[in-house]
Amino acid sequence: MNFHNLLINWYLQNKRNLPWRNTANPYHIWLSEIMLQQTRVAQGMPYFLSFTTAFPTVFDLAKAQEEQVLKLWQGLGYYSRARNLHKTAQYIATERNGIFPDNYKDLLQLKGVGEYTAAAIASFSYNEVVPVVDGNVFRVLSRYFDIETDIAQASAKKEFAALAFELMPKDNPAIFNQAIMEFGALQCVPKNPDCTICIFNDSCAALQKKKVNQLPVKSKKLKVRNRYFNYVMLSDAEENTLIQKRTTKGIWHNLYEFPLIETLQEEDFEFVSNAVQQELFFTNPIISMQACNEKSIVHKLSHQHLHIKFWKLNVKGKVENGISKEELKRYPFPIVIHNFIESE
DNA sequence: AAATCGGGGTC
DNA sequence: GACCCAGATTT
Repeated sequence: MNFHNLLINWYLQNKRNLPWRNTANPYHIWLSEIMLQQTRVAQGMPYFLSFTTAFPTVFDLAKAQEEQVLKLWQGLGYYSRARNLHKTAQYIATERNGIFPDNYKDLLQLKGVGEYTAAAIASFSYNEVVPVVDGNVFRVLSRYFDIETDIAQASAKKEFAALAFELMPKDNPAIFNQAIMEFGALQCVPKNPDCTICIFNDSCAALQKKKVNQLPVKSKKLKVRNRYFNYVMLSDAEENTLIQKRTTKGIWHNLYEFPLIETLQEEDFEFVSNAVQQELFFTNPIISMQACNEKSIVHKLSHQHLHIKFWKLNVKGKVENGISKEELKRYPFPIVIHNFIESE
């Protein structure tokens, strides 16, 4: 049997039952694909369900406030996806009468939709013959054909797309795209795949050459930067506190946080206490300050390690523009701050 | 081409 | 600790 027939037969016997696989609705397909970018199926699943419940159609999503969208996205990461999702929903709803583009080229114009996502929607919703190239596809094809191309290079995507296109059955691109990704996710996994039970174990080039664990080749190694955050949680007699929206470029754009003192290294009570008075300009007189966590919480992002301390600042009077503990729960926060609030 | 953007799972 | 996940966008 040829490659695609073997692969598709395997898929039909091993596929997971995922909610976005029981539909060709481009709204649902689009939503799932944005959520699954660099995100595991298990992590994205509850978010897909809550979004489709909260926003049954693209019009419902378009009507929502960005803050509500970010709140539902809270914890999923890469928040530009949520902001782009919302903008694109508004564009589809108002400029296109709710109708999604129906081909790869036009889908590619949407904010947040790149080559992978355009191919996924075009094939799953409209049966366009266009291959998806994601991390799974790189891995499966680089191993099966023993391709040592560095997948971090921009040109690699074209090379693998051309190969995948040749392998696709032109009368059913959707199932092939689903199958190759599922095969990568379940069988041809990154580390120590069980090749003894693989349907391709008599034809996989990497297996024959004992190179399975060396492929795919990926060069980039990212540098991690350390940052030191001191979050100051104001609290008046009624336990009202103050939060602000992050409008700076960089991480967590448009999410909320407590007033922040960022330092070049981990600082002690004395330093932070002085910085609070000199930098934050709170109008209420300070009664006391204490550290909420003795040791910094190390929150690891892909390219930053955040060393976070929370400081509680009790003040006299009533905090202007303060919000209650109940109101706090309605705002979108980075998950590390959300977890802190929940633990208080 | 390289850096940036999250959070969590796995070995 | 290193690497990866149904990648896209900015620099």
